Amino acid sequence: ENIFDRSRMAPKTPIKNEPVDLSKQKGCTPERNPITPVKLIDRPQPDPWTPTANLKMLVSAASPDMRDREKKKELFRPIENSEQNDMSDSLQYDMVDDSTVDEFEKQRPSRKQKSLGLLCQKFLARYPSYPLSTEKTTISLDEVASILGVERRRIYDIVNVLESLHLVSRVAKNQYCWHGRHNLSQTLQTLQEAGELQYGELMTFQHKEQDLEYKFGERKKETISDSQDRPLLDFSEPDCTSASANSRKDKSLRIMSQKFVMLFLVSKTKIVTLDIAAKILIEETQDTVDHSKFKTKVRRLYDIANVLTSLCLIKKVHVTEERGRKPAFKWIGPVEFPGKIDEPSGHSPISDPLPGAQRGACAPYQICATGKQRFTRHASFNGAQPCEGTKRKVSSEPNSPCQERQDEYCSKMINLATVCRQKIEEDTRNPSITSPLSLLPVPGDSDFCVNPLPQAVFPVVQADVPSLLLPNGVSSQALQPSTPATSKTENGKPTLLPSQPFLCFPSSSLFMLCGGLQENLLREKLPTAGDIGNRRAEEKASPLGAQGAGPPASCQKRSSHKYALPSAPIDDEEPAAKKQTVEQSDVPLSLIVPKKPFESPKAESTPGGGCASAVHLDAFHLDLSSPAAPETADKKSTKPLDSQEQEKWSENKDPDEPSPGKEHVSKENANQPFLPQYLYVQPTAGLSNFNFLFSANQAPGAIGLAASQLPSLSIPCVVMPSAALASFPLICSPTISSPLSPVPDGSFSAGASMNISMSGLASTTPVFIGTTAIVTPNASPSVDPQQTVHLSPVLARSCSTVKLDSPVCMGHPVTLLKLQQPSSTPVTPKSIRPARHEAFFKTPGSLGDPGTWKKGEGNQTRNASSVQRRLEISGTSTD
DNA sequence: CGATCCCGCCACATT
DNA sequence: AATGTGGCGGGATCG
Repeated sequence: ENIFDRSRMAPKTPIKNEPVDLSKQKGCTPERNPITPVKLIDRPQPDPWTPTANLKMLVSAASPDMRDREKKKELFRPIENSEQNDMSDSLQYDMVDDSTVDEFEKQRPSRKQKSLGLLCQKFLARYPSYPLSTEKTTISLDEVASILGVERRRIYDIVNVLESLHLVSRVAKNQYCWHGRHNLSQTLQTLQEAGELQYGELMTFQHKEQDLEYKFGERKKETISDSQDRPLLDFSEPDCTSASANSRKDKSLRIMSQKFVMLFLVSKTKIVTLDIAAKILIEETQDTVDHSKFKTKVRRLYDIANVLTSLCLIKKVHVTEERGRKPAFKWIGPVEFPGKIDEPSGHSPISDPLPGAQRGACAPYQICATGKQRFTRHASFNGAQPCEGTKRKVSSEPNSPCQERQDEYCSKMINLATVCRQKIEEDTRNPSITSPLSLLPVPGDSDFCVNPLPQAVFPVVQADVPSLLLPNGVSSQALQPSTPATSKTENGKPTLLPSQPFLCFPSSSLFMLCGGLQENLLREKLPTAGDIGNRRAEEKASPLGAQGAGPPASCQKRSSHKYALPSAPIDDEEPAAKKQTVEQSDVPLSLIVPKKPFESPKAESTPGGGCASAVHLDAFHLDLSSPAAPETADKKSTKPLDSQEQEKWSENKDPDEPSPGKEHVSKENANQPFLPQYLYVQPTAGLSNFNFLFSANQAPGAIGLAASQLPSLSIPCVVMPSAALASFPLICSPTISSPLSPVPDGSFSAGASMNISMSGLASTTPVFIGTTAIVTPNASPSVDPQQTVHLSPVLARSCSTVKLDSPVCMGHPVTLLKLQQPSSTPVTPKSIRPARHEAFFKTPGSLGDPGTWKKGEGNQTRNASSVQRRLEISGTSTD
């Protein structure tokens, strides 16, 4: 065994990024116990070992003693590699020459490589986030431990945390059952509720002032005492199975994990510092925390945090307080839960999928796309990054979760596809019910899997999935077009004719978005001109405004009140927030501001808080159907719940039930007329060079499940250089053109349009605009970043999730993405998750330097991200 | 030097 | 008794 492992480990790949120094590091570590020799961590490396490596292996295998000896020797050496150690030294001298050494050195597993977080990612990568219900995956701890090359003990750490979130459950000794994230939102909801009971009060105080701690401490006592009961809700609720048995105090890790999560869920800022958490978590018992106990608790929290980070539920941040900077973690997972969320649309998707977390979460970027998988993928990949916003570049780092997840991603996609397919079928049967999500990638698509972009993001898709799964009202809502995007462009209305697929805006500055239209094509109703006009306006608005849009607005409120948005809501209470300086990322995405602010009152109104999510959805779906959203109104407006209601909703709703939401949705869909799918935007000042086409129809969200049916991609927007356009009379056919089949979603054959755009742009710069707008940086240097802003539904969501404070929506929100691969790639807007965005944004480069952005060299990835960043920045910074 | 957190000893539980 | 679990904290690394 050892050998085997070793081989893997050792040789190859250097770890790349890590700047480890060989010289110092390793030397120190003595080989400790002979016992566990194996620890290798595997890295993904294809590469085999070098010849020498083989030798070494053999040697080591042959005589452990030698190994040890050698290790010792090595210690002396300036350079060392753990791996080498493993290997025999004999080689070292001879074989290993410098070059070799280097390699080895590289290999040397740095501590990071052995981190629990990384291990957890590997672990998670082995299982689909959303396994098909049919398949039951059992996990053998021994097996996993050996596969991952770690001691079983470590696996327990991971599994215990996963179990606390019900991602897995223990079925027998050494056997766990993988459930995936299907129930995650529910679990989180439960935890949130429990948390509110236990810690709600505390949180209220949170942030207030330094006092916090005290308060916490105090409160803690009080509160805790009650609730403290160890058996948190959680276990009991869902599956108690294992729980029942818990006689032992153990499981503390699980309990701690749940409590820790609860703290995030009840925290307004969604940021919890380690020390506070440790204090709160130290059992109710005395607060007198002795230092050692505290220290131990913190240690455990790190373990938990690592796992949660891998799940993309939290990310590390630092809170700066008077005293200084304190380590803290920010919740980036779903905030609202389907059941609860009133908001139909937005939340559910978001929450469920989680942040996609994996993907989803991670893939905040996503923006775009409507339709096609490929496209989607790319988009997502490009932008997205995994959870952590760490700066790492995905591509470069092997470690990055994203990458690792790709596989996972693929599998997920497949699963999703399967699910979708089923869903679709169902939908097909009942056209009336078409779900927004209807378009999903087909399982068959290999595409997803195939080209993993370096940055993998999780796509929207996943998010979708959940939705699909839970076609509840919520999800449906999301889908709905409700957007009444009201805001109009300044210019006026676009001139659109009903029949026309595109709209032209004379002047510029518009941008827009696309909504997805989706399905619903069923009806042949076409919108009346008037409607259309309205619609258009709405559409426009929607992107940005999406948030602004009426329904959304309402939503926002709710959400907002519920969540504290960073910016807005918070202010009341918390100065603290300020204190905590989270990275911008938190703030995330501000959408940008357009130069011209549209004035959608609504938009403004919506701070962008939680509502955003809702908005997005709306945006996606353009509501072709109803102008302002009458229908939407239906749902949304009908429920103009204000804050209070939302709670109800949440409580009441079960994710499972389809009920109301669906109906509404269906209705809406039905109602919706077809609208032209694209909007043509003339170049504005900023973007003088490009023309944008947006497809009205496509709903970003909608991905094409249909895929099977329709291969076409739905692209929400296409941007072309003016020049390009010149040659072409105009563009593309709208998807509409093919309202085909049942699948009507907006997907159209993008191909044509896409191609065109491509031509114009030249392969190098083809840009697609997804829901998210993409901007090509280079294209117009002159343009302000702000101008370029784009909103993507995703963003919006993210915003909601994240909290946008920004006025965001207002501006032109278009984001442009470049596609590397021009070919038609569909974009799926929906996939995006709110939560992720943040991470997403950050990750990519959030840090990004302006320079980079500007450059826009072309990396699609880069660009996209850069753009977003801009947005982010602008938004953030703005204030 | 403080923040992280790997490592694995060892106690307790289960088989 | 052997093996499974997992609390726990020393001390190595990281930043």
